[in-house]
Amino acid sequence: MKTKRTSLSDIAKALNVSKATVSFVLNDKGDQFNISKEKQRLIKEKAKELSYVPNFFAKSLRQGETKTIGLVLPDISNAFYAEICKTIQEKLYDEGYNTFIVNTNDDNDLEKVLMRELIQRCIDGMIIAPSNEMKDLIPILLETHIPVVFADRPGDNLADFVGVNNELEASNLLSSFSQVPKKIVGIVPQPADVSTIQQRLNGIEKACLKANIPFESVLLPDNQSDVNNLIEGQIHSGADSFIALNNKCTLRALSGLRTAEAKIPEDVRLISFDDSEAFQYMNPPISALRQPVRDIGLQAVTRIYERLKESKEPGKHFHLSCEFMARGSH
Amino acid sequence: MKTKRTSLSDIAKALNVSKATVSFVLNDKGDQFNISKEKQRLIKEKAKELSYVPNFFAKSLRQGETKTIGLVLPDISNAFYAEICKTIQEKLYDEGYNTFIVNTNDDNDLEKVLMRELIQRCIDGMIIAPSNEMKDLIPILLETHIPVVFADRPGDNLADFVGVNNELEASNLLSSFSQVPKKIVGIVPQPADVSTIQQRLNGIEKACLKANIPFESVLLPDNQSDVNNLIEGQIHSGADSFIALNNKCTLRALSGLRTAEAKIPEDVRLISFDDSEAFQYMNPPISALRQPVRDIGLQAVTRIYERLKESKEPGKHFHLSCEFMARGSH
DNA sequence: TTGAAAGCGCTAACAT
DNA sequence: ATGTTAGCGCTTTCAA
Repeated sequence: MKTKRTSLSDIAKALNVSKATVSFVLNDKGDQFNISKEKQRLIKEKAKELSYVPNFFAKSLRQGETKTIGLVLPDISNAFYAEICKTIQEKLYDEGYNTFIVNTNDDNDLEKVLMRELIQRCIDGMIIAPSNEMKDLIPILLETHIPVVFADRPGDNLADFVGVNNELEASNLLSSFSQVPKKIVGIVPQPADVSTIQQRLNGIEKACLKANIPFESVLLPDNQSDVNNLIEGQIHSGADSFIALNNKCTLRALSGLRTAEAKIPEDVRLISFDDSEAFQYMNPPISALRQPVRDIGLQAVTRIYERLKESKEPGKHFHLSCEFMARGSH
Repeated sequence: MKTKRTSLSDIAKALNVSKATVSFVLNDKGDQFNISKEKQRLIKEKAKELSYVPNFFAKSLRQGETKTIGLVLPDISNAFYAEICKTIQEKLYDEGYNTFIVNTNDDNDLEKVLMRELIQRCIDGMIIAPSNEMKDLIPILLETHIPVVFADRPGDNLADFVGVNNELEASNLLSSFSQVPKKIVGIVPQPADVSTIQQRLNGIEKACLKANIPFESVLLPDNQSDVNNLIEGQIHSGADSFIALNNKCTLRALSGLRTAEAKIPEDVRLISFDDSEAFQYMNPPISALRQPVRDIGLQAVTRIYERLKESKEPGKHFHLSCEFMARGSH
């Protein structure tokens, strides 16, 4: 911002025409307003010469819309969210919208701050995969009249949601094991108080209760040798079936299983909730429940677009289904 | 944007004070301007009551700065860039800046469009990992007077750069193999005409020439069975040392090596340029050259901050060094 | 201690 | 066929 950038009126002055004329021409409304071809040419030329770049903020301020959607994600370095992020950004771009991405690290306070900042930036709508404390967010969202779509993690019941039925999908996993489990261990990532994780746990627990299978859930330790000990202990206590509750646990669980020298899938079995590109290359390749990542992103955009353009009422829940990738570990 | 949001003047009117007073108070300059405590309280209360959210665009327009840095990345779903992205966003946030992230998919045209859009949004500065055709970008950047820092992939020599000396690091890889290579194969990802990849190739090629080791580079096919065939062919033609030129090739190369039933590291060896969390869990664990991802992001932010605050001249190149993660495949 | 007013860059209704 | 002007929401100088 050293040398002030050229503005509409700079061009107008240089050419002795009005700002309006320049604005019309540069927005391709020259013909519509019957500006002479010659003048149009001149204006466009001058704009290039002065390397004019329109000020989007001024335009938005005037027009009251920003053509920008805010995207609130817990962790962009997690492959799952990175993929969602990419899909959403691409799709929105095709629809003529920009995406403003923020990363909350599953930190509730930060999330609130960042959401406020998005609203300050006058976003037209918001797609969000919220951290746990939804109640805190609701007032923020109600204050503004911005359409919001929740993705991956549901928000309020009255709000839109696109994602997976975590409880159902998790409970279905029991029947995916190649042998009837003697004891199931759920390996829980940190932070564990995230709604999706809790729902998955619920699903497994209920299904185990029904099938009369012992179930235990364990928090994944930070230290890998603790993981190894923990898994070895579980095996000794009769566990033969492991479910990693998201893609952050899976490889570390596998590593623990290997250290315990358990034969997979003969002695023990492992299923991952969440797929990852690396899983097919592991030894054995890891069987995983694949979430429809792209579809979640696409559907979220479709929905926000409906809300934006057709002013539809919120409250619709879209549940997409997962696909079990049967490989070598189940 | 249905019900218009409350503005400064709404509060001013409701309280029969001027916009200026409200502005002062809400920006915590109440004391500075000797606004009475009582009035301050009243104003803050009313602001909350009307759920006032300041309009950032209006503010920026007035003040001429946006406290926003544009971040241009080739592929946010690539773990390497995702990590850089996260680091940069966090660090910038700590410095009081927001980050506007765009994803180019290594598409030159899209990259130009997106950069223009960032400039329209009056970003204060830009950090960019550019696609190949830098010459096209230079004019865009010169037109605006925005500080730009290149990260990961160098831009112009006159511009700032933070990243790795790809040629040097790649050439050093030769001596990392546990046995003197008989023939080295470089496995090249697509798109291959990216500067970093070319520099890595150059480094290996020169080092091979010097050490009198045969070298061949092959483009990674889309189809995995083609990869397998290709690798099998290379092994038959005497290749015993493979270098995957970025994290996108490594697992697929390993898979090919396994299919060929080559013993690693006894018969053939594999080194990956770029590390990945999954590599330590592979069988054998993959030896990789780890780029200082976080440091690249951190340094890029430090530099843009210097440019912004201390108006330093561009043209500085920061080369950070890599770390060889010796695991089981070299 | 507070208010009035100008102006950031742009668009669009209204004049001419 | 083109110019004038008001105003989007905010900050900040100057005046009272």
